[in-house]
Amino acid sequence: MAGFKGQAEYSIDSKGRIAIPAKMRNALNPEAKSTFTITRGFERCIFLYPLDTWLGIESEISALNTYNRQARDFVRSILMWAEEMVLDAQGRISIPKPLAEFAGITDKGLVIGALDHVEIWNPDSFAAHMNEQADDYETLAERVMGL
Amino acid sequence: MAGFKGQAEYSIDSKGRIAIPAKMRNALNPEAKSTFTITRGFERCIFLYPLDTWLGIESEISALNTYNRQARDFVRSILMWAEEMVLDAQGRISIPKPLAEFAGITDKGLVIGALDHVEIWNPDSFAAHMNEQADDYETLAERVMGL
DNA sequence: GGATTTCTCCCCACTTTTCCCCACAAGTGG
DNA sequence: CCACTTGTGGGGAAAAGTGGGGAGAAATCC
Repeated sequence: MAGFKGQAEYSIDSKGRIAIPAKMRNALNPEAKSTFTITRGFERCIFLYPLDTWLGIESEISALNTYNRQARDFVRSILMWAEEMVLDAQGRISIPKPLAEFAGITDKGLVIGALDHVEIWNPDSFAAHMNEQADDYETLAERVMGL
Repeated sequence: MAGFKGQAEYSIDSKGRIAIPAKMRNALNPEAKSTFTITRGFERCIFLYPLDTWLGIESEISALNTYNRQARDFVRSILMWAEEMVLDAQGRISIPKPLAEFAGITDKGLVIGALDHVEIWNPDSFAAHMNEQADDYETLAERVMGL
């Protein structure tokens, strides 16, 4: 099963909706029933997990030891932002206000595929984030993929 | 199975399409179903992986630990440019706009076979890249291939 | 508690892009 | 020399992205 790939800069309409690229919609497993769980991501962006993938994450989370304070805080941090959203007939989802604020998203959103999930960024934040990254692509590839 | 070889300078039409040389199309494994995954390469060029080869890369990527920030950034850097493209009836693929911009490709493309993948360069960039390379062919060979 | 306002979501309409298809010219091989 | 493949170009139907109206639910305010 091919994962999510690609990028697209789409506009957010006055109702806070953003289109999900057709290529990514088509990569959705039928079991996901056009549903994404939207939550905060790492770095200042939003994560979208297909429903079927999300269920796996939920069971990982529920396996955590809740007698550990750090685990509790982690669970709170993920779940307080999470929301199940179904694509509308035009293939869009509406971004919950708290998440839009968190990611600093107003009128433009950069949608990128990241294999098991989709990310939505404020285009400017994303450019800034990539600039902060000290190593260039070639170095990163060598380090991460090993040699 | 024979790998990709050879070079060809082809034109990009007004719709951003470029032909893949017949020799390389014939080198495609039937399993690839005439499909390439197109993504950014190292240096300023575009990589084309046959679908079957790409799936192997994708599973390597998915094995990375995404709780590590460098790994996350690497996954973003490679996948945001990636796109699955099927050859049209004329044996062409259309180059996604972001990639064309990245590689500085406008009206001409230099297509090079590189064993497990195909590369597309702006012909001028490629010439410049080869000039930057201080060592000549013989020296390079000695260093890379050992003794 | 009821009326008003706000918000959410479903639906329809318009514009742009994508991609499928056909056509032609140049090159290749028998 | 002719048939066939290969590279190049473009028209047109279908899909994708964008915007907004309006019914119903939820929240708010008197």
